[in-house]
Amino acid sequence: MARPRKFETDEARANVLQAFWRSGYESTSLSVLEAATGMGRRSLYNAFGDKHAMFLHALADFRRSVVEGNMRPLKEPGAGVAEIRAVLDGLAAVGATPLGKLGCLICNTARETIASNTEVAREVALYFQQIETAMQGALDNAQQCGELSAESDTASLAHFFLGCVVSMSVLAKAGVQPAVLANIRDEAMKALP
Amino acid sequence: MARPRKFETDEARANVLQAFWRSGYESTSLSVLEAATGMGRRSLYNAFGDKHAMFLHALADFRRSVVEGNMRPLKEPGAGVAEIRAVLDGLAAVGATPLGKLGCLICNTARETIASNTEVAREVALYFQQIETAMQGALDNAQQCGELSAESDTASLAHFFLGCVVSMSVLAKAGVQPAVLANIRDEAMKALP
DNA sequence: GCTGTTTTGCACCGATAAATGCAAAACCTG
DNA sequence: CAGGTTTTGCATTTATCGGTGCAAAACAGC
Repeated sequence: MARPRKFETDEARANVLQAFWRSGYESTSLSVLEAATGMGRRSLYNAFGDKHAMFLHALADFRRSVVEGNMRPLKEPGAGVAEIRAVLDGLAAVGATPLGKLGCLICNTARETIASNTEVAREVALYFQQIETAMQGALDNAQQCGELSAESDTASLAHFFLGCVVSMSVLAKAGVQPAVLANIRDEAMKALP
Repeated sequence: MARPRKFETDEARANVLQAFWRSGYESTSLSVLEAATGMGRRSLYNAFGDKHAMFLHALADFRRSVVEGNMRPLKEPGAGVAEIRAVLDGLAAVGATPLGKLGCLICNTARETIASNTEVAREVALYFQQIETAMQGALDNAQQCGELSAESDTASLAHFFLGCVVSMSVLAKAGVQPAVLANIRDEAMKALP
């Protein structure tokens, strides 16, 4: 009935994500996106709308990937102190990999001019909120199981561990030695008595 | 002997810093710098060289301002746990101000393409190193005074508090509620037994 | 007031950005 | 193989970027 597409939408989205992850919104030109996807400019606009829409897709995909991937232990039934440690462990490990050295797309975006865009800001806020919520779930759980004293302020601790997640990704992107991330993980866990 | 300048160099540097702080390297065009300084483009190039040189000046000015300003308590003789707390206190407070919501120029720069430039990378690394060193100085001091147990790893703790500084600036830029920064400060201090 | 020197203002350059117009290409249905 | 429909490739448009050439402007010394 019509000319067939040369690309897979999911694969294209993944490639768009990688390109934005590598260089951010402003520094990723349409030419770069063409090269990253193997698609022509016209097909990209056809499939996504415009550059802004492509970026929003990338942000959402990245958020889902982190929340459902890296943060997964926190959502397991009975998650507690060990799972928080496991998450920080994973982040310290990934921070030493080539992909981890790109940092966190959302944290990087929060430092870009585009962050003042309403939809982008909503995506950034949603990311932080989902991580915070996941952390607090595990902390509440730990408190109920007696792993954590009843006096602990789990909301405050959730903010703190969100901060740890953020700092590890930012410092990984800045190129610090992997041991620094491990140190942050170890000292952060001392906040849980 | 010659036509007199219309601007003060120090004032111009401060305005250039503010402009880059607000939008980063790539998003700050020469037109923006003209508006921020009130100088003509030609005078900017005359005074600084090129955009890259302007940015390096801004980075160095910002670093000095933070290290000699916000981190000053750490360098006082006899600095210890109270001074670390005072620094985090100051950062939590400044994070609620309009200027603080711009985040940290160096942390913002670390995600830009320009961060791969040798001189920029050196400035970024120097910033983190100076904060880390100041933190470790206070921690070593605290250990000698008995505020901190002899088993504590002050180098590891210095990395941890560097992470706290970073996360507070990034989250401030992301627009979180001021209480989040206060929570990070409070929980982080629990790592010091 | 003239000369010499530096600063300034403005126009301009080549490069590159995001986005679009349009027609050829490539398929399925009949 | 012809008709209809979507995708693709290419050229183009408009805007902005960093940087520069050049001459007028604005002073100090004589």
